[in-house]
Amino acid sequence: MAALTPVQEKFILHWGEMGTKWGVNRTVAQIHALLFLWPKPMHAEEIAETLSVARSNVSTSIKELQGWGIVKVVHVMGDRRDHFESMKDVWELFRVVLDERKRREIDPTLALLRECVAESAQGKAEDTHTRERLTAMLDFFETMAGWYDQIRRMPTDAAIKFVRMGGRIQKLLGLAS
Amino acid sequence: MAALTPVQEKFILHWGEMGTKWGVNRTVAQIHALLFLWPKPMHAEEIAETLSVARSNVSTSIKELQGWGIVKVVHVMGDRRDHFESMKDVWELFRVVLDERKRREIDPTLALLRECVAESAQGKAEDTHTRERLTAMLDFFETMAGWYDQIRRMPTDAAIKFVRMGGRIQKLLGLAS
DNA sequence: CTCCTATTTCTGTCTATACTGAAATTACTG
DNA sequence: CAGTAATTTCAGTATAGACAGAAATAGGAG
Repeated sequence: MAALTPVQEKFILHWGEMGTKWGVNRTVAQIHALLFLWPKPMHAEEIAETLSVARSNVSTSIKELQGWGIVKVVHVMGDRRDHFESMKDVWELFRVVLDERKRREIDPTLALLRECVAESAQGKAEDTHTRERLTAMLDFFETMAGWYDQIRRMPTDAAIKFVRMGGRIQKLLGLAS
Repeated sequence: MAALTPVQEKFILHWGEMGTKWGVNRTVAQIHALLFLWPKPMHAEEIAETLSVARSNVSTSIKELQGWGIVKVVHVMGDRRDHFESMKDVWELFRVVLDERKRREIDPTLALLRECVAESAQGKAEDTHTRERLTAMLDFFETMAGWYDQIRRMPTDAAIKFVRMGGRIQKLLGLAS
């Protein structure tokens, strides 16, 4: 039941590998790839069979994907089982993932860097070098975070236009070196 | 020998955790953090002692960091041992890492998506839905890769100005929704 | 050429995480 | 309010990756 075409399998396996390289569990990434490709919502049993993983593993992974906000439960009339579907819009998908990674990883790093710089400043003149380094790092993260927040606020279509325009903006603004 | 200040330790430990969340070995990330903070090049023995890891582990991790292109060997007069130092400029650092991740992960994904879309097209009208999804994904990756390549070509200071300008560009270009 | 130091490679061990299957829970249906 | 289907939790197992220590290699210096 629900056998994969060679192309589907190829993509799902690759997506799983990509996941591991970016700190995402392989099965989680595979399930996401499957739901992304699949034309209609799937229930847990179906996912488990299609990917040959344990039913319980699917349960855990789905929760993870829901935690990231990229998979939602839907219900099918006359079927008591939960069905799951992935967010369809690729741009929206990556935006959600980036938001979440910023919230979970970048924001705490910013907080820590601020603490470190502050504590380092109290330590008198000792360790000026460390303070300089941490300040440079903090400055980088603050700039990038601020930039992302601004892009983030754009409606999707504006963001897409913005990206498609790419480096041409450079010339427009006379930023060339 | 070479004891860490509390601030240094805090940053190094955090950087290690960050590494794991982004698919980088904890020790590799810690060594990088150490070299980033340290005012002068360190030899392997010194690194091993400071972080309390095995000498061999340092050797492997340093090779990894060299593979990423963010750590270089330098030599100190009258000392036969290799000394290592991290790239200093934070902007340059992230640029190098992004370049490498693009080369290792994004470009192969692009290639695979192109293959999948092509193969899927041969399969006649069957599986139109999968083809649509893969095409949307490919389009996203191509757009982002193209965008990155353009930013990538800017000299660092232009890129920084560009990022610092951030969303204001939106208004300048009248992209507001 | 030999000794010595530095570095890398290799193999086995350990640990964190992923995963499974069973049991427990939840929530529907007749 | 049983009885059943679906889902989650849990506890044990398996596995991949990280790591240490030993052995091998490389590469001077005398």
